[in-house]
Amino acid sequence: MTKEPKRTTTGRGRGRRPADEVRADVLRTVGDLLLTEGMSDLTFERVARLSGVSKTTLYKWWPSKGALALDGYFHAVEETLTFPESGDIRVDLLSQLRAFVHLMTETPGGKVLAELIGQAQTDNDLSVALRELYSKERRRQAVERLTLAQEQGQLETTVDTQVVVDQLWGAIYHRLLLRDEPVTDAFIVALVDNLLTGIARSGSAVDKR
Amino acid sequence: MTKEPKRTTTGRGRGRRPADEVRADVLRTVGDLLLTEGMSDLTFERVARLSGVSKTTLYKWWPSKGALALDGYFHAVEETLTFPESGDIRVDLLSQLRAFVHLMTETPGGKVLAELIGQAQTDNDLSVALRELYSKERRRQAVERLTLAQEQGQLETTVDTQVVVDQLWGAIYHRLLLRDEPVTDAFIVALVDNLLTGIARSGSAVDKR
DNA sequence: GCTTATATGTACGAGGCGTTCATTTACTTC
DNA sequence: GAAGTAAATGAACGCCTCGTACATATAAGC
Repeated sequence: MTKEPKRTTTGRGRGRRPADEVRADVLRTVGDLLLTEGMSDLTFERVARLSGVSKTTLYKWWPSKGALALDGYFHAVEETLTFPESGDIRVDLLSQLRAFVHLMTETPGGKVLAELIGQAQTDNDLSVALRELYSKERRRQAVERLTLAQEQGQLETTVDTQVVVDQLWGAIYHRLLLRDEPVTDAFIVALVDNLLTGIARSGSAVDKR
Repeated sequence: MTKEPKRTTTGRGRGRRPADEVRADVLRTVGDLLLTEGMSDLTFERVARLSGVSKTTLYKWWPSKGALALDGYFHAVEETLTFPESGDIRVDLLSQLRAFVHLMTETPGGKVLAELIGQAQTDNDLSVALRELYSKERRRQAVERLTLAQEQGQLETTVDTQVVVDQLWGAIYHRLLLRDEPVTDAFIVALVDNLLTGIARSGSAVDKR
């Protein structure tokens, strides 16, 4: 009986613990907190208490609340929005936009993402991380699909596909974040059709292209 | 020498003060703080110290940080974005969108507004107030102008003008809030032209309307 | 085994939150 | 002008969060 580890299997004590075990405990706690309480109740102090991981360790690996939240979010939310390729760009856009809206409005992760974007307005580190880990890839996929449609002769080749992304997804974000109008299915359809066929009256002086 | 007011002209003491004087002191302080430090450094405690108004009074009139910030913002920022009516909807949209982008990117108020929208994601009172005091009127003006264009035969009458608003302003907000692509003048022009003339290749199967 | 990296408990000062309370003063009414 | 009411004040409170510091205990790597 020289010295035994003072830690039982469950109870915690002092001393190093396996890194992945610690990390898993933290991310699970952060994910739970985000989905149940939301961003505003996420604090280092609470995460430390609920996860059993010490504040010292938290601050070591996650320098800011944003970093912590983002990590927890991606751990909690299954992100599988791969773009369909039916051959018809209109069909695929509708399908993808509907899936996106579903994710944002019908799953708890949607609110969290909105809160993350919100926090990013006052947390530059979070803004950068969000862009790198989330926006960039999403945008890349959309642009890729739109470019394919151009190559297949379905879209005008002169059109900047980046702008198209903003006019579809950005419009949805607008309603989600400002919340002054509801995001209905009719809205989604109108988004796509307005953009595909244009809104200027045929033969009008406005229609210059 | 019965009793004199213990307050000199500048120095503060206990007791009631003129309501507008108090209100002015607060709004000036909040506006300054927002424009110089930003939303994250705006606290009741600091506003009380800097304005000379007691915390008790602040909490009485402004129930939340969001209410305080919004009030201060509208006091500090001159909001004059009346829609032009040149007779050409394309010209007027470009003009108005450019003015909006200028406001958001070239004036200090732009960042503050983004931060307010951000805060609104975790502060429902602020969300409601922002919608009532800001978004609604902006959207109303845009819809009004677009409806006029419909009546003048420049836009298809079947188009939902609300959706158009999201596809123009929403697209800009998207880039401003996510910051993954810059908001250039070419972007603004592309926004308008994509939407007016459509992006589907003429004669393509996609173009169903 | 020895060394190093890491997690732990504990404590700290600073600061914000949101509220209470008695006191002082401006406004209103008669 | 006097009395009564509404409002602003200072001060203090308990609670929470932040971010950091320190000494100690343990897992990994060599």
